[in-house]
Amino acid sequence: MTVSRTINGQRYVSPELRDQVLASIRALNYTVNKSARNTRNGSSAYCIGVLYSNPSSAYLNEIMLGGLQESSRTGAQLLLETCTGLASQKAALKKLLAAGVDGIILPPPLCDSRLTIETLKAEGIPTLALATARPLEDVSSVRIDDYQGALAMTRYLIGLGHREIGFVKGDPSHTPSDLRYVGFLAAMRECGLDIDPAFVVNGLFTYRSGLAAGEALLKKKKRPTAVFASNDDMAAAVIAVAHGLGIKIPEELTICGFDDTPVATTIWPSLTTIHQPIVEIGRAAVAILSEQIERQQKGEIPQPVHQVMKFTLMERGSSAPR
Amino acid sequence: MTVSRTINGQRYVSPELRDQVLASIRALNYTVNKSARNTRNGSSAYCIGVLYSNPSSAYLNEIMLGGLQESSRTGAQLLLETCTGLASQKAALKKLLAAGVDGIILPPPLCDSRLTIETLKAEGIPTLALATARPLEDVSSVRIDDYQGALAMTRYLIGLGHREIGFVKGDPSHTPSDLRYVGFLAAMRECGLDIDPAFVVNGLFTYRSGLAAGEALLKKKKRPTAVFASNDDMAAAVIAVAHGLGIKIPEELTICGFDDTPVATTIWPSLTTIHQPIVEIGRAAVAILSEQIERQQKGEIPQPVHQVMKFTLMERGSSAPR
DNA sequence: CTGAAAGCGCTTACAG
DNA sequence: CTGAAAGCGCTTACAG
Repeated sequence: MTVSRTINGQRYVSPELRDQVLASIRALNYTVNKSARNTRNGSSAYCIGVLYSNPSSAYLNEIMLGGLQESSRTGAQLLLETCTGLASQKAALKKLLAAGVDGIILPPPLCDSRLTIETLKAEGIPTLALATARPLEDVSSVRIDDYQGALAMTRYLIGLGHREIGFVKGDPSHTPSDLRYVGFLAAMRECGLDIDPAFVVNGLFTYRSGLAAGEALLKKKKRPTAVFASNDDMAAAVIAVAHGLGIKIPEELTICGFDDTPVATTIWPSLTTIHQPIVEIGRAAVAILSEQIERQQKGEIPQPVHQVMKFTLMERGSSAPR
Repeated sequence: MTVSRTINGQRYVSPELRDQVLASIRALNYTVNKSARNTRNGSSAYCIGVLYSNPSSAYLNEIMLGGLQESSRTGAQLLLETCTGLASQKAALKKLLAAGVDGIILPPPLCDSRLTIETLKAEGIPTLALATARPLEDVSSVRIDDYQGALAMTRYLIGLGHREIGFVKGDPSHTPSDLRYVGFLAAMRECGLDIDPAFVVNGLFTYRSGLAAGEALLKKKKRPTAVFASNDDMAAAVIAVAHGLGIKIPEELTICGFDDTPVATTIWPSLTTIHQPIVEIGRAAVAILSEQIERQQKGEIPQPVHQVMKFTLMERGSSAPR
């Protein structure tokens, strides 16, 4: 009793007793048993699974950072499971369910996996899709507005005086790719600018695909004065190609990306890009799921939550007036 | 009772009763209260803090990945705290202690912070230093042998026929920098090769410092046929400089790094480098600390553990015979 | 200011 | 095969 009061810093413990307790705590190497404390406080420890299929992505790492910040606040356990193909996806899901996760976060591209989502729905497990461009009505999501992001970036480039703007598309199987392209088109159209079909090239979100795209855009006689790549890895590759061709950045060519992953500030010049608050997105994901799990444990039926986070245009060294 | 047996899959529950229980579980959305279970099972939930000062590093992210894998196995909570200067370092430490962490992991460069380690020792909190090149006798550590790594890489380059080998040093305030340099020197000496002082340049482990180093090495009339940079970020920068100068890699110049961070496989050509099993290092760190915490909670005095992990030389596209 | 008693949700002998 | 009882380490009224 008195020990409890001492530890929790409550009033009504005489200084003498308090010191005695503190001394004993030291002597015995005593630490509070947090499980027991939680039991009494009625907060059941729960576990949130993260099922991902893109292990090398800096994106996931930042998500985990934010998720951890939040989960250590609420006391949730985070459980990571990785998968590659469809078969391993099923296996990974089964493993998470067997481990008794109470909720699941799906980072891209699994956020758009019909199969996974249906399985989870059947199990009655609260699910949250991350960075999907096509949020489902009944599955919670946290994302930014990719369309608005691309719109803002393109307007910025036009504002700098650029007219011939190249665009590198993203992986067509990822839902945001499309939105980013459409945002680009919309901004060009609203300013009455033509789009040279040769200035729009395909990419797959990888550095490698960015190299090919960069060469397709820059090795021609007529080349754009600015290139907007759908993500940072591809933008970094375009910069590398430009370096190789002796094109000065940003003096002779403006290049910008999307996402603001670590590579954006690693390379030189640093990349003008759309900053996604990825750490905050991870934090929000865990926070939303935590609440839903608590709801569900009380017997309520949690309502899906859709949160759209704010992006920021980061103006850095890779862009300049035409 | 019967519910408990059903959930834990023990024998001696009649099929009828079992189905009834399962049905009720579904109907009521029942989930086991893990805190209560832990209480009964005697396993106190504990919490491991990670105090870091290098937020953008891919290194930390991989450490966390491994740490999470292990902690979700043992049920430990991971708590992240970041700091920048000395003042915020003290504040962050205080915050972790106030949160009641039972053990602390110190990634580089904090792994060599005398102040932090002394504070933790005074508090009697098990501590583990990550990737320090100067492990203290009485503080647990997990690391690779940087000296052997640099030795292996340099021998590999010499084996390829290179004789004029450039070296980019790392941040002198990080303890592994020195060891990597010494390993390089040792391999050169054992093969009877001279080291041109102009071929050894300073760096700070940053991409930016790698650019300067690359220019210092490659813009001269007489340049090395291979460059060994003390980490991947700097090696990537040297590759960028080479691209800019129109030097073909690996045909005209071999470049290699150290660490095998994500950038090594992002860039093109991909980087020959020393692979640190960072995820496994994170896992080992949490495992070791977990055991020490359990020991301590039983009243025993945990002995420090020092684990040296194996590195691997990853041969990729950036290196070739002279 | 202090401490005996009850109860959090679970599991593990124990007795039927 | 089933269930009543005790106890894990904590905290919160409750009575002194």
